Amino acid sequence: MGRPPCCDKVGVKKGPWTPEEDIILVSYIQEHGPGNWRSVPTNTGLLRCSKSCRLRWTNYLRPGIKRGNFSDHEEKMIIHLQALLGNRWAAIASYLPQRTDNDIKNYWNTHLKKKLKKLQTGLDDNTRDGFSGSQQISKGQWERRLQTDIHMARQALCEALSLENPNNLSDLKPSNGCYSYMSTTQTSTYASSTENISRLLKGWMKNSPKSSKTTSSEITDQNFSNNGAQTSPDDFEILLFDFESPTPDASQSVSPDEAVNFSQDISHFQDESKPILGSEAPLSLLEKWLFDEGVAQGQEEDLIEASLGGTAAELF
DNA sequence: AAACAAACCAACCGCGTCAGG
DNA sequence: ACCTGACGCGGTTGGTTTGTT
Repeated sequence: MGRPPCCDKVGVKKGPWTPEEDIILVSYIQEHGPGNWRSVPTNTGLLRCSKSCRLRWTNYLRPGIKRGNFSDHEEKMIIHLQALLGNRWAAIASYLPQRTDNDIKNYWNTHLKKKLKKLQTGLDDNTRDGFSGSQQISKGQWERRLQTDIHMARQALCEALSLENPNNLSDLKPSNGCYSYMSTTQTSTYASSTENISRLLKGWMKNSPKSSKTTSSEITDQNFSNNGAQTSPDDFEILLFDFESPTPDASQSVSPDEAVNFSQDISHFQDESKPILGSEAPLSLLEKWLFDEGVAQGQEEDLIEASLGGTAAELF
């Protein structure tokens, strides 16, 4: 007995979203807030299934999304977090609030994998003549990562259990992809952000000579391109992101949820956390790369602090 | 200029989890 | 305790764009 589809296949539209659909969805969410996706198609008249609506919103329409080029910092952050967390894209995305898990996943699969493969190839060339060296590195890496994970988990549990700062955890991490829209501090921002989207969409509708055929990604492009419309990406970010911080706080620690995950990672260390390309040795090269470049940028130290829970100093 | 290949990314699918009845 | 529905996540697909021959 298979699981029934989330919606009737009959009459459900698939494929790229049109600007009109985006507008409908955005205006609905503006009014009712994200959530209760099941009712969205019914209430909006969209011929989409609830999943599709949610995905469209979380991956594309929601305010606070940064699209396009990943910065060097983001790239390193992803690599490091992937090494720590494995392919848990949602968890990784929670450290990069401006990026969606889908975006990060795509970027990993299309760019970073190759990059790391290259790095590994380089490493293989360097270590071709001796196995014992890499074995030593491997053991050291493993122990260090294990200690790091244990420390992070412990730290997170301590923070979770100490009720000194009850707001901390929810502030640190967008809860389950909900991005704290409903939090007291961000309600107004959410509303105005959605208004911005609506405004941009309306602007596009006005300017576009061929609205019916244009894909929704073109919307963004046209609205965001300097020649096409009123708003540049930066402008858009200014409009939308008055709440956001550029990077996760260096003092950020993990949530209890993450702590549990880390504990699990410890017990399933070899297979669960899926270290880069299945071996420890590339990580050392990778870390070297990350750390070396980090020296040049203070930000990278934040990254290391953030992802290693500030234990790097102890460990080295 | 055309054909083909590679890269990219939005969207879909199916499974796992969890809350409510 | 069990069942069901809703949601979230990760893997995968397929259409589009870009680059190469």
